[in-house]
Amino acid sequence: MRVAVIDTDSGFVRVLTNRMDTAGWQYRIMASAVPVEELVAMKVSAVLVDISVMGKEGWVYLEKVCSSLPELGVVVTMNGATVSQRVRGLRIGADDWVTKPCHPEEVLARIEAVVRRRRTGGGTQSEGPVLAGELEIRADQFQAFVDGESIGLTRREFELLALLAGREGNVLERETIYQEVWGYAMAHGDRSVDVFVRKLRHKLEKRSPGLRYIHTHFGVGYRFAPEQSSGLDPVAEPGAIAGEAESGPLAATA
Amino acid sequence: MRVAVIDTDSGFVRVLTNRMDTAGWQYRIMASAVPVEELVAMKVSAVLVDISVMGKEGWVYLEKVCSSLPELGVVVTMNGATVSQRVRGLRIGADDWVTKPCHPEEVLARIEAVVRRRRTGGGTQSEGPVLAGELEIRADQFQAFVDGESIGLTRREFELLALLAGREGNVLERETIYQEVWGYAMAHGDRSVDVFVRKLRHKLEKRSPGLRYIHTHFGVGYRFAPEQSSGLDPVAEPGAIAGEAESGPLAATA
DNA sequence: AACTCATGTGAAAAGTCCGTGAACGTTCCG
DNA sequence: CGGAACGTTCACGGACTTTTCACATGAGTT
Repeated sequence: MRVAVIDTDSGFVRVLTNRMDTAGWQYRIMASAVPVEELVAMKVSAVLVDISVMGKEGWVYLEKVCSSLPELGVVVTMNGATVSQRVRGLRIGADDWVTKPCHPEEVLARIEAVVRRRRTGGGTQSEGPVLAGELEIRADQFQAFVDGESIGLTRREFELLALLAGREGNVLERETIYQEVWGYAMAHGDRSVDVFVRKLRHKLEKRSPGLRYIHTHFGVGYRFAPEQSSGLDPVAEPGAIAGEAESGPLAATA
Repeated sequence: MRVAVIDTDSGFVRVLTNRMDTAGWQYRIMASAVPVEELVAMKVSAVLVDISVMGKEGWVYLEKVCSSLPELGVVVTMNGATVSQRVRGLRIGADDWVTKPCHPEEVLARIEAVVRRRRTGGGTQSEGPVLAGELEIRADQFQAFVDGESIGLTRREFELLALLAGREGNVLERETIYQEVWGYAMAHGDRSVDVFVRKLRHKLEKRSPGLRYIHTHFGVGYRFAPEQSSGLDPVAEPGAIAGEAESGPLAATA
């Protein structure tokens, strides 16, 4: 469990860190607002923030964090918050709100609850290698194989492939992909997803020619599905990119 | 939003239902523990339970619900709960705990937060495909299918079709359509909607001849409704506002 | 019937999106 | 310090989509 704490109340922080040490958590204490990117870099699964340390900016900051890191657990604390303040915070996107003074044990339990819920939802990761076309995707190795040989994916390439393959047949929008793989909201105009798709296609094609795995949906995003790359017709296939008349909707079981 | 409430405190329940009515939620009130299967049958996304109505059995029930329905949001209430009780509840698997007395608005906000969190994670189970005539409209693919084959819509074509089909049977004015699909007000004299309707009709007719989906209402706008394209007029318009534009067999393309 | 205006139609112009190669910055290692 | 591996950003050209326009057709009106 990794947590970021933004608070200036030294007494509270001392008691809290005590508890967290006992529980074996990793944490980092900060006295003021932290840029979103830094939260990402810390790889925390939750942030505990006393919104009063930032004054009025607190609400803006809260909103920004919640919208750009929807996967992050956000627990707000505040001295003597009113009902309407609490409601506002929760509506903005906070996952929980604890009014000070409060017992540190309860704070830990609430953070746990928030993170647990997150994990339950996203935990669609079944075990065992995923097979698709000639590919074998092994989550335990962060690598994909063809004929038992690694195709040399980097970490991000692998995560992108794993995401796409895990939603085989579905069209994923760039924003969604970025959110899932990079962990935070995509900046407008960012082309990283396109670039990585290209790298992936290149490596896939090199080791597994004859199959096309990643298909572009113009104006929307990408879809993973192993298909014969019509060897006869490298150019044709009318309306291929946008419309691809192909095997119908797969039952989206998810 | 669908919620199950298990509570015997009539005063609290009255105020709460008031609020939920205002918010347009669907709910069901119960005075005692409900079997897990019944919660499933109700298709609720969250349950608000006063654990004290069941006495000591409450903890057992709470644990059972949390472990067998991990996707369900669970918010516990209780009169004057101690810290250790709250911690226990949260550790068992409850998503949130509100100690009475409390403000109903905050309860709603907390339920919202719990459900929102759940949805963000695993919410792939959204709406199924929309069916109309021979068409299957899939929002997850940004595409429509006939006989399981994509009909090759572009993004805007798809959004126009989705809007019209979602309001099946209703006549939509051009301004309304433009506002919904394009996202901003239509400039005077803009013919984009007409052009896209034409493109849609063309693609629909190509893949699903025998049915007419989009009908013109002269001087008003368009209406979506799958109808036999034979000479028959199954829906005799009461001639009042506008007549059907009975465009005969489309000008031959071949 | 003749006129007027709304809508259908086809294609060209304008705009947007995406594939691609390469430069740049960062981190990690020797 | 230098180099390698990786991720990010940029610019360009082509592919595809959307808008615009001119004209044809058909509906409602006088």
